[in-house]
Amino acid sequence: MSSDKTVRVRVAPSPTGDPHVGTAYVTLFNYVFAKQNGGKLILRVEDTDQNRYRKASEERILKGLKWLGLQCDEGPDVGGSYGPYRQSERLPLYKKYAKTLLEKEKAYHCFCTQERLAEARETQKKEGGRFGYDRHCRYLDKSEVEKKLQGGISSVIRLKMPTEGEGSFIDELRGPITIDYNQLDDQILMKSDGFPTYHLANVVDDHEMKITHVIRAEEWISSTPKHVTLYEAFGWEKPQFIHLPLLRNTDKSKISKRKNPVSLDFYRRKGILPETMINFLGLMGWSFKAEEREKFSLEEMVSSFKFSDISLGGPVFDQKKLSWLNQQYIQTMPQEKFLKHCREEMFSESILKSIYPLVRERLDSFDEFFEKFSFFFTLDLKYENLSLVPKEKTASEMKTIFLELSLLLDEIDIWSLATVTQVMNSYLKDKALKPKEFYMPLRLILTGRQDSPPLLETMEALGRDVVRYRLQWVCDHIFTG
RNA sequence: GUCCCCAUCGUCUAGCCCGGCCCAGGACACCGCCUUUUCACGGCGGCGACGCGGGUUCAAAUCCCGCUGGGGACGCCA
Repeated sequence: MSSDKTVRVRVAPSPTGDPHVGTAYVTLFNYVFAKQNGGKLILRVEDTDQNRYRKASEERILKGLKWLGLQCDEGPDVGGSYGPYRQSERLPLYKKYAKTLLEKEKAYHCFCTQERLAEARETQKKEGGRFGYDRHCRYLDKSEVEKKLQGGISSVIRLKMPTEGEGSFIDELRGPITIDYNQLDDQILMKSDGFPTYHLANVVDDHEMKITHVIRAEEWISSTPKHVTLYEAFGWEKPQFIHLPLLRNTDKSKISKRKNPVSLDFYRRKGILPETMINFLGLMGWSFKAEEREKFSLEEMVSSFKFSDISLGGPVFDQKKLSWLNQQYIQTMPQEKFLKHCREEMFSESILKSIYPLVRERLDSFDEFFEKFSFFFTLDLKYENLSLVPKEKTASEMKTIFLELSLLLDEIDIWSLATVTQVMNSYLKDKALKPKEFYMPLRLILTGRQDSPPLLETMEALGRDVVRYRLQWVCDHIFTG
């Protein structure tokens, strides 16, 4: 790859939930490539979806990447000369460029309602063939468009894609990729709420931030021709495109929280060391060929990394191998580091403080501490002698209940006693569940015992990841059949 | 459904670009043995893959084509 200009790469997470292992994975490869080339890694927050936006998410993502040692050179927390680094703070820029496209007649206003589009999609689905916008508004005449705009009819701005021929680009790992334009529809660039879509914001920002290499996940391949069309519409130089394979669940589907823990917070709580996680992610699709070993550091990866050494099959994220690798790191941990980890991660101030009010009233002496409260520290509980299914319910009913609950808890933005309580109460009311057949099983699931501190406070202290993990585990292993 | 991407042990992968050194190497998991007062670690061994079919070639895991399989995309999500 030519190096006539400074390498600038970026990672662009969307603050909609957990700090995701997939984000860490893509960040790792961006980081390694940047470091190796004396380039810069930019972190850009893609918060253009008002519905999915979660306030607490950005901070958790930043914290997660920092935990892994993937420090960015520019970003919302560290600043930089190409800011702001949150797309929600760059709205005027997107408006300006959308206007440019309108003026160049590369884009147009579309007044179609979401209902009409949904109907059209439905029809297309029945008839088979491709799904896509029928370009109804593309051929509206100017006076009509003007009239509708004056009338304040809600509209979006769409990109005029070529209607025939094919679009292609070079993927640095796969070679040329060509897609027929009849497969691509006129992408929405500006939504009716005035926010840009990914496609516009992404291209504008990559250009403005002088990004040289777009290193992102494979799921973006099919929309890359749209991005290329945008670059060309603006007359901008295109970056190089590199699409990384997608991390997979055991069943080979794209990794997802329903089938696999994906939160960095979860793995941290589980006691996976950051260097283990980095090493493990580095093993996904890449291998350390300099020497024949699987254990290597971030620095070692930086020094011998080559994109051409990436294999393109989608790697399954295997918990067992992760654990084994972690063991390798623990075995060789210097005493100092070991103690530090116990102090700061296992018995951290924050965990101890959160359980203090719950345990202090229930302790005759400190030697009972682990016997009574181990569930605050262990991840996997034993349910052998507990009956989790009350008499009046079946296992599959319980499964439905707790899966639904898990989903609701997942929606909580800021995890606190108040928010958890609110979700729990409204769910109980919604489903008209008797507290007896709901709270006791939940208590058993979350603590592994019948005597525990108050449930809601316990949930708050356990944290979202642990609660969700236990619910999921029980649904998968006990509420079966 | 349409398009795109991918294809070596159950899993992560080496080998593939530049065909022969590969009846395919390593690691996880699993099984057995050894070590050991226990458990773990460790050591040794076992199980286990080039998806299928056609070409090209003296020779194919490696190159070409087709099929099959898996995945992704097709949103006023990213």
